[in-house]
Amino acid sequence: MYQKRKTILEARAKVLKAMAHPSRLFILEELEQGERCVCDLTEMIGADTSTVSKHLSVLKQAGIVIDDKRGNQVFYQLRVPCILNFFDCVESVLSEQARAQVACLTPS
Amino acid sequence: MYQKRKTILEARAKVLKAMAHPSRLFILEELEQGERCVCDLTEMIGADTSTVSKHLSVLKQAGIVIDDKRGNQVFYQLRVPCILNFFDCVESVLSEQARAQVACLTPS
DNA sequence: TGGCTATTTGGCCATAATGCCAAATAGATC
DNA sequence: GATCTATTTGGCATTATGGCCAAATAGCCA
Repeated sequence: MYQKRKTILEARAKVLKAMAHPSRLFILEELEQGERCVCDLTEMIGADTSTVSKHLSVLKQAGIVIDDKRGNQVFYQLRVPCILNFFDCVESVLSEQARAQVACLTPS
Repeated sequence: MYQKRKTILEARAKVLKAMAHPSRLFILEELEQGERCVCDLTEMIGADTSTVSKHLSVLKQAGIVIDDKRGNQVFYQLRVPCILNFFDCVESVLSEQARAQVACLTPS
């Protein structure tokens, strides 16, 4: 059963894994506003340029962003704009957690 | 800038990371149909029971599933049903990839 | 209690991810 | 060509992940 679906699930997992890092999520949110160059993102994130470049490469490999070299800068943009809708559900996971925590602390 | 959002993004990343594995995605899809015991999932996935148990524990820690012990079995179910809608977008990432690949192979 | 089943936990190993520094590459400008 | 800036790549140390086996735990039933 699992074997039949495995290939598809592996592909999905790869996309999720690529997104599953705070800096990369930040990049995605930022790109939602429009394209950004590596230098801008690097400054905002406050990590080494090479680190940010590698994060971008992870997103690119996963097919989530595309890059465009202009002059000596590289601009990245979202390839799939919906990517951020995604988070309505993640948020609901988080608020569930919060609710449960409150319920746990409140004497009934 | 990033620092302000970092806590939230870390929380989101944690949820995504928990989902980012083919066996765990399979579990989520399966649980979408209804609750399942560890033994069922283990058989479907075809890995060691301990491995599946650990995957379930990852999902539980992330707040995505909850467990319910009945007799000597443990049943898991989705805590946040929307979790699967999630994939409309992941699919669009994947089909983008496919499209690009075709475009790349097709002489224009 | 003893034995059986279901599940979790600990240990271990192999592999992958993260982040920095340093070096390489590429474009612009003089 | 020399140099400056922007970016990527390689190397390395540290830490996390995934998987199995074996042992521990928990519930059932005789």
